[in-house]
Amino acid sequence: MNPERHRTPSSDVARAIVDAAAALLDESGPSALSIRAIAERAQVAPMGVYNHFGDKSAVLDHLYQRGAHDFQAALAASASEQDPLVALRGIGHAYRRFANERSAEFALLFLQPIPGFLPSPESHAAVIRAFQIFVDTLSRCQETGLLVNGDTVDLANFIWASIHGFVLLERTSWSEVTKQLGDADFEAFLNHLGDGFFSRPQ
Amino acid sequence: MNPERHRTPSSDVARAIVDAAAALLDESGPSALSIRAIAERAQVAPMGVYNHFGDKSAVLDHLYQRGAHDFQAALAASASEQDPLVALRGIGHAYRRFANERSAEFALLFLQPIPGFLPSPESHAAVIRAFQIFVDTLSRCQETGLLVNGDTVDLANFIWASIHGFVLLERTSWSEVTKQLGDADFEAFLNHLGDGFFSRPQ
DNA sequence: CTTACAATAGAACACCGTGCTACAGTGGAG
DNA sequence: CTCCACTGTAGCACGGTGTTCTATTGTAAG
Repeated sequence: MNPERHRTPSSDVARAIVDAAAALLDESGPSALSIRAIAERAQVAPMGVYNHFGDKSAVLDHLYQRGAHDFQAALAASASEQDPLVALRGIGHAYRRFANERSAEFALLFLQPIPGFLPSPESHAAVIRAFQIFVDTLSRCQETGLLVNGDTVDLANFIWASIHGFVLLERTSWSEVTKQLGDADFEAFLNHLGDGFFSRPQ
Repeated sequence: MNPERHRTPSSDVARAIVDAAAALLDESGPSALSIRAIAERAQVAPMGVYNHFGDKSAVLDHLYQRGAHDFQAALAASASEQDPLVALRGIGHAYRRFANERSAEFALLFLQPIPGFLPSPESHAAVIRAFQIFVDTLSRCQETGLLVNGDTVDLANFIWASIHGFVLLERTSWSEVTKQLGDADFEAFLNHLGDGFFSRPQ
C-alpha cells in the first residue's frame, strides 16, 4: 500500500480528458495541447489519456466528433420551429451560442487551428448535415415568399458567412478596435441582414 | 553610401526574413515559426535573424506592422473614390484581396493565431485607422441618403463582420461543406448585403 | 592600399518538452 | 475470493527550442 497512489473513478475520465483538451485549446492555443498538459488539467496521470484513447490525435477526434454532433443537434432543434422565419432566426442564435459556449469545438470545426488535423468523414458529415439544415430552413422561408428568391445554397452561404463573421469578431479582440459586441448588436445585425443596408424606397 | 551596392542589402535580407515568416505561418501554422525554419526559408543562417531583428518576436512585430500599414493603405486607396458607394464597394474588394493575397498578415491582424502575441500600439493604431476609414466612408454613404440611417459605427461593425465572414469561409476548407466561393459569389454577396435577404415589397 | 567594421555562417550551449511505453499496484465486478 | 482492467509512477529516446560565441569575409571609408 503506497499512500502516494490515488485511484480516481473511471466514470467520467474520458469526458474530463476531452473537456481538458477543449479548455486548453481555448485558453492557450493548439501548441498547449500536450499529453501532459491535458492529463494534468483532467486531474489524471498522462497514462490515463492512453487508457481511454489510443493516442493524442484520438482525443482531438473525439472533441471534433462531439462538437460536430452537438452543433448539428443545436441547429436541428432550432430548425424544428414551425414558423420558418422563427426557425431561421433561431438557427442564427444557436450558431452564435455554440460558438461562444463551445469555443474550442467551434474553432476545431470551422477555423482549422491545428494544421495537420483532419476530421473523420462521419464527423465531417455532421457538419455538412448542419449546413443542409440551414439550407432547408431557408428553402422553407423562400416558399413563404418572405425571403428573396434565388439559388438557396448561395443564399445560405451568404447568410451563414455573415453570421460567421459576426461571431468571429466577437471571438477575437475586436473590441480593442471598436466597441464590444453584444446580444443587442446581434439582434440588430440579424435585422439589418434581412432588410439590407441600402435604404428602402418608400 | 549607396544602399543598392551593399553586398547583400540589409533591407532585402530583412524583408526576406519577414516574408519567410509569413509564408511559414501561412503554410504550416504558428508552430512552424521557429528561428531555424524562418532562416532556412529566407536562405539565411539562423544568426541572420538576430542580425536584423533583436529576437524572434521582433520578426512577428515587423510582420504585423507591415500588414497593418499595407492593410490600412489599401483601404485608404479605395476610400479615396469620389462616389461613396463606389468607395464602399471598393473597400469590400480591398478587404477581400488583402485577406487572400496577404493571408498570413491578415491572420495575424484579425485571427490571433499566436496566443502570446501582442502587437505594438502603433501598429494596432493602423488597424483602428483602417476601421475608421470604413466608418467615414459609410458616413459619406449615409449623407447621400442611399444607405440606411442609424448609428454609423454599428453599421460599420455589421457590414465589416459580414465581409469578414465571407472572406474567412473562403480561407478555410468550407468548400468541403458546400461549393467553392469565388469572385462572382462575392459580388452577389455584396449585392445581397445592400438589398437584404427579405424580399422587397413592390 | 590599408584599415576598420559590420554582416555573415557555422557551431555549440543549455535547456526543456515531446509522444509514448514498461511495469507494478489496486479496487471493483463476478 | 479471484481476476483483470484500469490506474499512477517513472522513465525512455529523441528532437527542437531560442540564443550566444567565434572566426571569417566582403565592403566601404580614410
